[in-house]
Amino acid sequence: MPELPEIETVRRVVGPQLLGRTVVSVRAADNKVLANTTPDGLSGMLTGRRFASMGRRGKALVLTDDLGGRTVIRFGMTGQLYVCPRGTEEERHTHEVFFLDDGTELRYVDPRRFGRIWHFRSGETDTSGIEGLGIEPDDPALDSGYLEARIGRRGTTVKEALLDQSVVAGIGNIWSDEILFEAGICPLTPCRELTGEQLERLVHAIPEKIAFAVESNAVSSGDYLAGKSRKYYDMSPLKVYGRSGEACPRCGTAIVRNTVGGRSTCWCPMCQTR
DNA sequence: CTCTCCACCTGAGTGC
DNA sequence: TGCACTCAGGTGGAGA
Repeated sequence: MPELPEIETVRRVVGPQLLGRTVVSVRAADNKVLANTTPDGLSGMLTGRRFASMGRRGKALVLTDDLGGRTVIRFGMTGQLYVCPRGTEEERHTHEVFFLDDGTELRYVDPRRFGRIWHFRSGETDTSGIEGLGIEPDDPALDSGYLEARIGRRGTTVKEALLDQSVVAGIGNIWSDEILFEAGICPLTPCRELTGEQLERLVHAIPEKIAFAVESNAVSSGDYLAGKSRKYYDMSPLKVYGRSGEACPRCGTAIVRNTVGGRSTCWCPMCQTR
């Protein structure tokens, strides 16, 4: 379920708890969560290793260890990664546990098991888990020319283009709706009908809303990051997502909801035009 | 190649 | 209380 802001928050909060820590042992499950390795393989690769860095690419976390091995984690809809003291009561669907040298544990929990974990040895050039991703929302290369080139001839809706990870990486269903509201664009608009001005508004709304999401989420998800909550979101910063029937914060018109590209989509029929 | 559908999973919420 | 049903923040493969 997490979009880029939640993953970035995990990186900022869990990263410092993990860096410099050495893995004492691993308890891994054999249940499809591991994408390219086995429980024994993962354990063998990480036991004795010290975590050296935690990066993020789109919605994926990339953990690097002291030998240059990489662990890539993609969270799907319900993945959770957190550090807790050893012996903390374990919740259901805890699939991977990394016991650390300071008496804490790094746990991966994922009820729906849509998430995946990859492990690559140092030097392996396989980029599974992050291949094909487009630029980051805060990349200076994100301008109207880039968007025009990547989506300008598509007949699909702008909503679907925002969800396409090969265009801009990290935008999910919630923040695509919020970005489109900010930009004043109807989610049903075919990409090829977007005006230069609309593309320009997207170029500004994408990094602005994602940065806002990172900041607002960073202060609201403490329980989630401690494994105490499944609620990723404080809904209050959201202007249209999940608010069908409520008044548009800008003009008061009732927010509408429909399925676009197979995903639940909310927008203001007055403020967001084609 | 594009587009729609659907499978992958479990849990929470709703209505009867 | 229980049961049936719908929906959920992601991804990728099948088939039209």
